[in-house]
Amino acid sequence: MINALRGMKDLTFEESERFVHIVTTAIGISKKYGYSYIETPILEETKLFKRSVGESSDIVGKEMYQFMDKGDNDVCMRPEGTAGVVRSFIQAKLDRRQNEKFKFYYYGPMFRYERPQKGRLREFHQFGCESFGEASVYEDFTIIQMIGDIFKALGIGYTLQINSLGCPTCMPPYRQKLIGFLTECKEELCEDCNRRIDTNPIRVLDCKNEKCQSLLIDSPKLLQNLCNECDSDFKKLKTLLDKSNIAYEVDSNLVRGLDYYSKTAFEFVSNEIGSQSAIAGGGRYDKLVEFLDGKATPAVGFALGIERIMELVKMPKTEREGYYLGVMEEENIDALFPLASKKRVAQKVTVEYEPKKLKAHLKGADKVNARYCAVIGEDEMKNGTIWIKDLVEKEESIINQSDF
RNA sequence: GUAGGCGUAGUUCAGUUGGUAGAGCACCUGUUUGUGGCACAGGUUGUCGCGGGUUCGAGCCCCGUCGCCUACCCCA
Repeated sequence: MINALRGMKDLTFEESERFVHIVTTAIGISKKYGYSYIETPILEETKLFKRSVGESSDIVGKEMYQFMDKGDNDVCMRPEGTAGVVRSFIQAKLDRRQNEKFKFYYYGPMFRYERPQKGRLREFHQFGCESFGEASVYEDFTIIQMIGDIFKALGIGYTLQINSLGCPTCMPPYRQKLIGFLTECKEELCEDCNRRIDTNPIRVLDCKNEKCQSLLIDSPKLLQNLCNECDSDFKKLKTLLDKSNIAYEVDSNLVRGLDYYSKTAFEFVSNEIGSQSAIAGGGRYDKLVEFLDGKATPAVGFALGIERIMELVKMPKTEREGYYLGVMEEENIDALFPLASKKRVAQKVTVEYEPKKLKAHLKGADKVNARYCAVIGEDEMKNGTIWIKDLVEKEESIINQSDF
């Protein structure tokens, strides 16, 4: 027997229905916010992710499905969605159309070569949005509001955490300050953090080691070192969230795993799904378009993890629907097909090809969750009629086949 | 990559100091020759993950291996 690869899952029955429900709900709401669909390839040049996500990140460092194709190109299965969308945005020269705004939504599979666990797969699915050309913090707010709308429509509870990561004006000086602080208490920090001081010092902030966290209490805080613009944008964001009654927590240690974020960073978290608790994450990435050789274009975006959300979504239980058609004598089967196609114009129809006793047909109708069981037996065939039973109301009738 | 837990019927699981494997659910048949869900009666279902070792004898003990799950790391 051949099984699916490690960390890759098949979805069927009510699971696949929940999956589709989440996607269609998210699509419906993002369309109301002015987003249109973008489809980009799953396979991209490896360079794209190295430059956008960042070589220091674990995603690029050790989690990529990377290989050489038959034409000797260094390619990679996308580990996240933003890089491809930005690449496409630049390739279509939309970056030259300054003053225009572009809003795209996407969904599809992402791949990371990690050890699977609860809420973490090697192939997983994200729904995401990217908004280009809007530098205003109002857009950051609007995107957060939109995610709130999506979760509300899905009936999901969450905690919203926000932070500001600063910009090229205020981040580098802060980074130096932090490195200085960390170097002083280097001896007491954990092994990982010592490595991080060189590779990605900001990541030390969200180290889970308790000793590191206790040392960090006295560390310089980015929120106290923001430049005027970043500081006023962050204050504005908080005011906007307050005014629209969106609850949030400021988490000064919230660091996004991808290098391209600046200013607003946010994460939606659930405490009901195990240790991988982020159900959506995003933020502003004003420098990424430029960094991938486009004309400077401000942008904000987010992605939500569909599999993680699936555990939180409850579907209404499916009601009986449509018709089940069967015959009791072998020679009458052909009579069912014209009736079936007529009904299928508006209804779900299941046709049983084996002749069966009435009892077996009723059971069959139960099994496919049909509302009506319609059977042609000896008498019905003779009279040109069909026997129908409403399985919910338990009422039965015999009508002419021409009236079916 | 590291650590822990688990692999027995389609499924969920039980299996005593080592003595040739069991239950619920599901499925099929019947009670009812044209009336479903409910009830009752009967029935089908196994490479005990795989390979080796110990033993008269292994689902059980030992070694190896593969797979799944959870956690670390990291992230959606």
